[in-house]
Amino acid sequence: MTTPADAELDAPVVSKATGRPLTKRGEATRRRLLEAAEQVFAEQGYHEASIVKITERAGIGLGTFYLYFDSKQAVFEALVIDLNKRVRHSMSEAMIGAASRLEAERAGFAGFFRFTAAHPALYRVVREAEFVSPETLHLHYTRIVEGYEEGLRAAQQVGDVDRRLDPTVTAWALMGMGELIGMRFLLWERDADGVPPEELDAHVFDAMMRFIDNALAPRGGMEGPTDA
Amino acid sequence: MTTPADAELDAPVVSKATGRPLTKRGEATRRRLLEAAEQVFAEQGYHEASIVKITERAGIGLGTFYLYFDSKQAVFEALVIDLNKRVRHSMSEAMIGAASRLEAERAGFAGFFRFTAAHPALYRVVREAEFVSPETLHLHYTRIVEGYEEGLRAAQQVGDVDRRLDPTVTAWALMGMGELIGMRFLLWERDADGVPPEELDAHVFDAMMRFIDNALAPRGGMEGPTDA
Amino acid sequence: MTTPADAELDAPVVSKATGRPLTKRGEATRRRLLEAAEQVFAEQGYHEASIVKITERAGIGLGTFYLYFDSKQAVFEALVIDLNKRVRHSMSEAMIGAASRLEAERAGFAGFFRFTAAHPALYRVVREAEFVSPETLHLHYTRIVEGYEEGLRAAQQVGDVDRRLDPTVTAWALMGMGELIGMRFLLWERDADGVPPEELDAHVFDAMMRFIDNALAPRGGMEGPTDA
Amino acid sequence: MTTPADAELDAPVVSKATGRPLTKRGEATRRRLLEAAEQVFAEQGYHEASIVKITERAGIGLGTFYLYFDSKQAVFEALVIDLNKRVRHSMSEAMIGAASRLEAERAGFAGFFRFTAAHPALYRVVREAEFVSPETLHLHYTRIVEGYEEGLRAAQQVGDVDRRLDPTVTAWALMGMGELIGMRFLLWERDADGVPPEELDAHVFDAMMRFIDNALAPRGGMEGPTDA
DNA sequence: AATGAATGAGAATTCATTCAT
DNA sequence: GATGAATGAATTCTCATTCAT
Repeated sequence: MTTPADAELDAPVVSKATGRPLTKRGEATRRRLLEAAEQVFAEQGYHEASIVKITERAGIGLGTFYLYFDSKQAVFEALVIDLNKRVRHSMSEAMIGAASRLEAERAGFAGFFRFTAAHPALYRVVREAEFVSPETLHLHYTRIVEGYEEGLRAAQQVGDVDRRLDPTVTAWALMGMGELIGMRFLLWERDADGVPPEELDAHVFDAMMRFIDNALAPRGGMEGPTDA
Repeated sequence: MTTPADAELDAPVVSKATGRPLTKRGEATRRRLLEAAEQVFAEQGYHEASIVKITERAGIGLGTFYLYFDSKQAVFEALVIDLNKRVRHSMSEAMIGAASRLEAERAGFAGFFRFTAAHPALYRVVREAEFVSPETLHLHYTRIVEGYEEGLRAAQQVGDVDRRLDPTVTAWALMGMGELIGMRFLLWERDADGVPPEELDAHVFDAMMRFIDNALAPRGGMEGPTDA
Repeated sequence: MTTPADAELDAPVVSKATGRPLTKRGEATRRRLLEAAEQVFAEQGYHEASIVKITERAGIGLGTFYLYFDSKQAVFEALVIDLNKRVRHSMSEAMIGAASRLEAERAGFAGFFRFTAAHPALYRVVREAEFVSPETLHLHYTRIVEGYEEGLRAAQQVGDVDRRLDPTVTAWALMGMGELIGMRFLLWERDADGVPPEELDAHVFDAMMRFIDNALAPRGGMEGPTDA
Repeated sequence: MTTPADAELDAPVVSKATGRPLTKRGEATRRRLLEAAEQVFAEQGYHEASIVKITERAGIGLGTFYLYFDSKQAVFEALVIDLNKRVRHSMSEAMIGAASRLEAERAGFAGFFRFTAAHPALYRVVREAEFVSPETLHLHYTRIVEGYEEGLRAAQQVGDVDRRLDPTVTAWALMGMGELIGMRFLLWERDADGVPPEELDAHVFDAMMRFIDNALAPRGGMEGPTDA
């Protein structure tokens, strides 16, 4: 799972008012706003959130917000982009040093769930993008899927993954599984005291992995030469 | 896939103003409102939609709305419940007369996608429930999953499905797959002229089915006694 | 001075929400808003005025405003149109029964000044239209000028007004005179106690009329057959 | 038409920060700001204009603005004063070497229109002063009128202008005419392609001049002793 | 002298909901 | 049962002005 070039993403953020670079102080303010937005969106959702709530949380004047973002939707999008980077980072971190490609997929998934478990509300933010900024969600999913696909294709090459599977469709399928399992067993799960779990229940994780193993593993004998 | 008892769901709707039953005329008005809500929510999403838009579309006075629903959120929930029934109906219809349990799963999925393809925007409405009325979405998913689980369990009994799989986790995984595949290849897909597809691309459907078959099919010999 | 057909102007005002006619209650509310707007715009000017100030003055809920007008600019325009009707009415009233055309012009002017004197602040509203809604001001002036022109032309026919004058240019010139004289000697004038005059100072009016008489009166002998 | 003493106007501008004179560099900055303000106010009007737009246009830091002007209104006033000087200059230039006083009036008017035609938007700025800074507009008009009055009085002395006319009222009347003719035939006029005229249409100018000639010219015989 | 980040009062506008008819 | 006029809390966004650097 390789992350695509994020060249343009990492371009230095520029000031809306003046020409460009954004001073050190500006940089800090922007980050505080983004962090406040992260919390507020996560806690209250996009529509319940408001610019005032965000700036108050950031301990910053209301007007200042508009020095760094064009609109509520704009911060939201910036936030999703930011989360996307972090999720993918969490995933690739987890995959480092995996023995086999299959092993790597497994680790990648674990990374994904680890992130979701650590920031359950955040992950809700990402899904809300479907209704706030579909293009941004598209981007988010696409970037993750690209990494998956590549990994799957490589694993198929070396015979670690059933060659008859379509890497793209499979990647989306895996993604969907991860999302719903995460929603059901992380976001919705509460123990007797109403406390949410800190990580995905081991049994659930194993069960899911068995499912995935089944799905991806090369089917005995009949393949290899079979499919193009 | 059996639908659970919808007893309370099918109780006769009662008038908010007077005592109970809701006259024939009232029944009609309510239905028109629900249909209008369906269209408006589908086209504009929950937050863009407004009560006036709904009553206008229904050709009904604004105030009348509150004779049938307590709030905007209330119609939304009623709508989701309604859709839930229809999706499940579409699925069980499709499964009637399936030769094997595996065959039935396949058919059920096809039914699900058929519905999503036929009402892509509607299906978006369902997902939006996550942010408007989480409990309702919970209900929606749970009901569908229950059907799945039951089917999976039965198939495991007769050896049609790998006995080592956890039926609940598997059901949620399948559901997630269906959702994301639907989103990606039905909602987002456009041909050269920007026209959305009328049904899921056959290749994609087959690819997904191969994935599912792999995942569910009993693994040669080693199971049976193994698990449980 | 004939007023042009105001047919479309007097069409019944329609409700923005529902189809059309505007109920009796609605009609009353709209009128109260327009009157409040008149006062507020007159006292504070367009930019100092605010919708809240207007609705408060009207003793009406803020939201109600938007049931009758699309925006602040919209009331302003409606108000100018309204004032236009009233000024022209004041002018034509004054002209009724004038002996000669020249006499009529004189009376028309008197009517104009009478209105301006009675509503000095209002007349400021009209001029502010130049910066708020130029097209509306255009309309306002054009309608008044049309009346003038017609009168001048008729007076030229019967030899009451110098035939060499261009009626259009003359009408605009007269209008400009009236405006600035009104501004200087009605709006700006204050007595020792800072009280504005209730009507145009007689001397000023006479002086202006002598100027106008000079300008319009047929020049001895050399004309008549000369022109046209 | 003599310009009144502009003594206080031409006093050296002083720095707000330090003691007084304003360095050469400061002088330049101030001038750039004033020029930028001229453009921005002319293009967008007072309320649409903003300090940032002005400083950007001037290529100067936002904060710097307040080193030279106390407020938005202050620049506006400074600008109107500046324009006043230029208009009067344009007028007196035009009048140099006029044969008779009547001839001079004509030339003065031509100068006024020449200026308005050359800077139509600017002239709109002057009129907007009525709503932004009435006293400044008062000053502007008064200064121009003073010049007129003086000229008229002198012309009356030598019998070039009807002695029965009140010079003050006449001066305001002429001013009003000029304004509205300018607005109508310079600011509003567009040719087929929407291009505004570069100067007042000759026919319109002549028509207006005939009107003025009529108004000012001594009435045969009956005057002189008549009035006063 | 110059700068631009920060501020917050204030403005327009929307819309779910109520209630008198 | 049906209606639609009225409401005001709440939201987003603008911009003149200040002040630390």
